[in-house]
Amino acid sequence: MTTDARDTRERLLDAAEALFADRGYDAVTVRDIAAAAEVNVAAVNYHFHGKDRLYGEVLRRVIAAKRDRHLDAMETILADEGQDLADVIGDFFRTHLDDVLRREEGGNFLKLFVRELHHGSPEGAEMIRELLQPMWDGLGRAVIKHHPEVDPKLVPWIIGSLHGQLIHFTMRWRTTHGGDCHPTPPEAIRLLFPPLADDLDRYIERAVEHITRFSVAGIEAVAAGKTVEEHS
Amino acid sequence: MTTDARDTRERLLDAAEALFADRGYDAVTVRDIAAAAEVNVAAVNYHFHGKDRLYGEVLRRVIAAKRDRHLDAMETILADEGQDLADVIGDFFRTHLDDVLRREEGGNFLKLFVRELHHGSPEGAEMIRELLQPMWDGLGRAVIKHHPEVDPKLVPWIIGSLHGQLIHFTMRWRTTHGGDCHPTPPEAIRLLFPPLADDLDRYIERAVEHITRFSVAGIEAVAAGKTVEEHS
DNA sequence: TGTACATCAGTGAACGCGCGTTCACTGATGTAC
DNA sequence: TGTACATCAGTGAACGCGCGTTCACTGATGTAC
Repeated sequence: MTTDARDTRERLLDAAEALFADRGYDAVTVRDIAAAAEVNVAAVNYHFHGKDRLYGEVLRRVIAAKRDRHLDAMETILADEGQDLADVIGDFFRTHLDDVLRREEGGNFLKLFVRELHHGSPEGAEMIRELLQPMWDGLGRAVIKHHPEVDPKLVPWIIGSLHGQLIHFTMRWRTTHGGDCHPTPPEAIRLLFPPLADDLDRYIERAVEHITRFSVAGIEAVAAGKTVEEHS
Repeated sequence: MTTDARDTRERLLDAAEALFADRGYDAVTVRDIAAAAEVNVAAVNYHFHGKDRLYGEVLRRVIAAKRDRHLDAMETILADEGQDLADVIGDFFRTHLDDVLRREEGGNFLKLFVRELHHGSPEGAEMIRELLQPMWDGLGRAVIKHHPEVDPKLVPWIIGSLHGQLIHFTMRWRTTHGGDCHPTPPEAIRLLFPPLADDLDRYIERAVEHITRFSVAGIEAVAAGKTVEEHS
C-alpha cells in the first residue's frame, strides 16, 4: 500500500500549485498543503527543504509547462510567411487564450503568473522573462516586418499596449466567470467590468477579433506617426 | 510631551500605508507598523480594533483621496464640448499619470490598488468600483459621443483595451524606475520591459502620445467594423 | 474654588495560538561478501 | 543463499519563534456639584 516517492512528491506539487494559485504564498500553510495532498507535514521539508523552495518548484514547473506549450506554437505562427499582421496577432492571442482559459492547468498558471508579475521575487521575474521574452520579441519582429517604416524606438510601446490588453482580457474571463474556481469574484468587479460573453467559445472568438482589430489599427497609426525626434 | 490622539492615529495610518503598499498585507506585522510609527504595539488595536480593520482604513483613505482628486478633473475633461476624442483620452491619461507617478502618495495608491485589483477582498473591490466606475463610464460616453455609429456592445471591449494599457503603462514607470522606492525591481523585468524614457516628464509625454494615437485609431477601427450580429 | 469621579489616549508585559521546521524513528528496498 | 549493513521514503510528535491580541495599568483632561 505504500505510495512511491514520485507519488508523494507530485501530489505535494499538485496540491501546492492549486493552493498557492488560489490564495497566494503567505495565506497557505504547509499543513494546508500536506492535508490537501493527504501526506504528512514533514514530507514538505523532506522533499523540498522548506516551504519557499516548494513554492519555487511549483512556479518553475507551471511556467516551464506553459513555455513548452507555447514556444512551438509561436514559431509556427511566425514561420508562416503568407500571413499579414492581423493573422499573426490574432493567432498569437487565440493560442494564448485557448491555452490559459480552456486547459485546467492554465488557470493555475494565470493566477500564479499575475501574482508574480506584479510583486514577485527576482527568481520569479527571471522565469517570467524566459517565458515572455521570446513571445514579445517575436511579435516585435513581426511588427517591424509588416511595417518597416516604424520607428524602432516605438516598438516597445506597441508591445506594451499588446501586453496590457493581453493581461486584461485574460484576467477578465476569470474575474467575470470564475464560477468554477473556488473564490467567487466580488460582485463589485462584475459591475465595473461587465461580462463580455456568456460562454468561453464566444468570449475567445470576440476577444481575438476585438484585440486584433483595435491593435492592428493602433500599430498602423503609430507606425505612420511622425518619428519621435527629440530624445536623449 | 504627550502626542494627542490625532497624531498617534495618523502616524499609524501613514506608517501602515507605506508598509502595506511596499510588502502587502501578510508580509507586514503590527509590530513593524508600530515601530515605523514610533508608537506602542497596542495602539493598533486601541485605535483600529485589529490589523485587518487598520488595513481597511488605509485602503479606504488612499482610494478616497485619489477619487477626490480625480472626479473633478474628470468632469472638467468631459464638460469641454470643443474637444475631440484624442483630447479627451490624452487629458484623461495625462491627469492620471501626473497624479499617480508625480505625487508621493500616488505611489502608495498604485501599489495598494494593483494588489487589491487582482486578488482583493469584496470591500476592496467595492472601493475600486466607486473609483473607476465614473472614469470608465465617462470615457465610454465620450467614445459614443464622438463615434455614434459604434455598436454599444463593443464599448466595454474598448474600455477594456484602455484599462489594460492604463495599468501597464502606469506600472511600467515604477517597475523600470522604482529606484526611489525601496524594493528595487528585478533585473529580469527590466530586460523584458526596457525603460521607455529616462526621466518622468518625457515618459508621461510619450506615454500619453502613444496611448492616444494607438487607442484613437483602435477605437475608430472597432467603430467602423461590422457590428457583431450573432449574439445570444 | 475644591473635591470626587469619569473618560480617554497611550503603555508594557504577557498570553496563547499557529506557523515552519526538526528529530528520532519505522519499515521497505537495495547491496556487499 | 544467507547475513549484515546502508539507503531512502515517509511518519508522529514536538520544538521554538513570532504573530495578533489582551489586560491591567498610568496619567492627563473633562465634568458634576
